[in-house]
Amino acid sequence: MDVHVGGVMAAESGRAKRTTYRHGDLRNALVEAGLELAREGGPEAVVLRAATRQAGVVPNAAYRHFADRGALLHAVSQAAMARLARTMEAEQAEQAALPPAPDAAAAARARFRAVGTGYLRFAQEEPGLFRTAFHVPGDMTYAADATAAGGSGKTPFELLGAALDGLVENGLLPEDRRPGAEFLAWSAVHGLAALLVDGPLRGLLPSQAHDAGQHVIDMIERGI
Amino acid sequence: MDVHVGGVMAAESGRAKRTTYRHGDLRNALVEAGLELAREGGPEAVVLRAATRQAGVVPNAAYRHFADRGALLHAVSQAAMARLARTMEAEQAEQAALPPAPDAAAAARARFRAVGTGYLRFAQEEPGLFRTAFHVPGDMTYAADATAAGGSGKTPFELLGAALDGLVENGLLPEDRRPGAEFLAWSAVHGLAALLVDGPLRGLLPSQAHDAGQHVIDMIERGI
DNA sequence: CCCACTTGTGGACATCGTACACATGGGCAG
DNA sequence: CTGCCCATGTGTACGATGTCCACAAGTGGG
Repeated sequence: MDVHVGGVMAAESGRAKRTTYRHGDLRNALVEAGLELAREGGPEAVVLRAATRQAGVVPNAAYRHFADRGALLHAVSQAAMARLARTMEAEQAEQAALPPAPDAAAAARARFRAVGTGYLRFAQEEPGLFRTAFHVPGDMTYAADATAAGGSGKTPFELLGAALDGLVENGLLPEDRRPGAEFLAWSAVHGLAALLVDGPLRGLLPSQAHDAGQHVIDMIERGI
Repeated sequence: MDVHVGGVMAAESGRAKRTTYRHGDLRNALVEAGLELAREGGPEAVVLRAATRQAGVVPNAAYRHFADRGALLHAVSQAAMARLARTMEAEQAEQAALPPAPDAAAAARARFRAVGTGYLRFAQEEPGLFRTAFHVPGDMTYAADATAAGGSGKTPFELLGAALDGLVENGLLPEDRRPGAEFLAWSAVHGLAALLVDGPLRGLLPSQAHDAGQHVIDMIERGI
C-alpha cells in the first residue's frame, strides 16, 4: 500500500522540507494537499501552487504527475467522491447496527434511507469536499470510475442502485418502477444537498437539515 | 427605462470604442457583458477584465460600480436568476394557452408543472447562466431579492410558492402538506437540473431530458 | 462661471497557470 | 561494481488576472 517516501522535515509555515531530492510520493501528497484546500474553500481553492507549496516542492513539479491544474482538480474530485461513498457506507453500517433485529424488508428500507441520509450528512459536514466532488470539468462519466469508490468498492451511484434493488427484492418497490428510479431518488437528494450547501437553505441547523432530509426521503418513498 | 448613453462606436475586436469620456451606463454594460461571458463558460468565465474590455473601458473603471469581482459576479448572478424567472413565466403562459378550456383544477396543475418544466428547460438551454444563477458566494438570501424577479415581479422561488398555493386552493394538495412543500419540489427539480447541467446526465438529448423532467415532476406530485 | 465630486485612466504589484531548458540522482544493463 | 538513461524535481520566464494608488477629465450645482 505505502510507497517509498523521501525523508520529510517539518518547517516554519505549511511548507514541508525534505532531505531527499526525490519526494517519493508526490502525486499522493498533491492530492492530499488538494483535499485539504478543497475542504475549506471548495474546488476553486484547489490552487496548483498552494498544493505544491504544502508538499514542499516547486510548482512545476506537479506537471510530472498531472497534465495541468484541471487534472489535479479532477483527481481531488475523485478522492472527495470516494469520501462521500465512505460516509454513505458508514451511515448504512450505523443504521444496520441500531435496531435489534428487524425483518428483511425493514432492513432493506433502512439501507435505502441510509444512502440518502449519508449523502446529505456528507454535504453538510464537508460542504467544500461535496462541492468539489461534483465539480465536473468537461464531459465525464465519473460515477463509474473505480477511483470514486469507497471501502466496499462501490461508488455513490452504485450504492444507490444496490439499495434500490434491495427495495425491489423485498417487494417495497414494484419492478416496473425500478428502471430509472436512481435518477428520481438521486435528483431529489442531490437537489436538497445543493440547496443546503450553497442555496437558500444554507445555515440551517444540523437538526433542521436532518429533518428536511427525512422529509425529502419520505417524498421519494411515496413518489418513486 | 433607458439611461443617457455616451456615443459608442464599434471597433475591430470585441472592444467598443466611445466618443464621450463618460460611458453613461457602465454598470449595465458590465452586467450585460458578464451575462454574455457567463452564458458560455459559467460563473468562472465572468472575468472582470474581459467585461471591461467588452465595454470599451479600462479594468479599474469597474471599481466605480462594483466593490470587486465578486460584486460584479453577484449582479450577473441576479440577472441570470431573473432570466430563469422569465423562462418559467413563459412556460406557464405557453401551457395555459395550449388546451382549449380545462377546469380550474387542471389549470392549477398545469401551472405547477410548468414551473418545473420551465426551470428544467432553462437549465438545458442556458447551462452557463443556470450555473451562474446558483453560484452563491458567501451567505445569501437571494431568493427574496427583487433583482432576481422576472416580468411578473416574482422570483423563481415565489413562482413555485404561488403554484403550490394554487394546488391547495383546488384541492390537489392537502393543506397540512403545504408547509415546506416548496423545498421538496425544489429539491427534486433542482437536483435533476444539476445532474443534467454538469452531472452524469449531461449530454442527454433534449427529448430525453424532457421525459426525465416529466418523470421527476410525476414523482413530486405523488410524493409531495 | 467655477469648483467639487463622480467617473474613467495609467501604472504598478502580487499571484496564478504554464512553457522551456536544465539539474539530479536512482536503478538497471553490462 | 560501474556508468549511463530517463523519470523526477528546479529555475527562469511570460502572459493573464484581481486590485491598489495617484491622477485626469469632464459635468453639474452653487
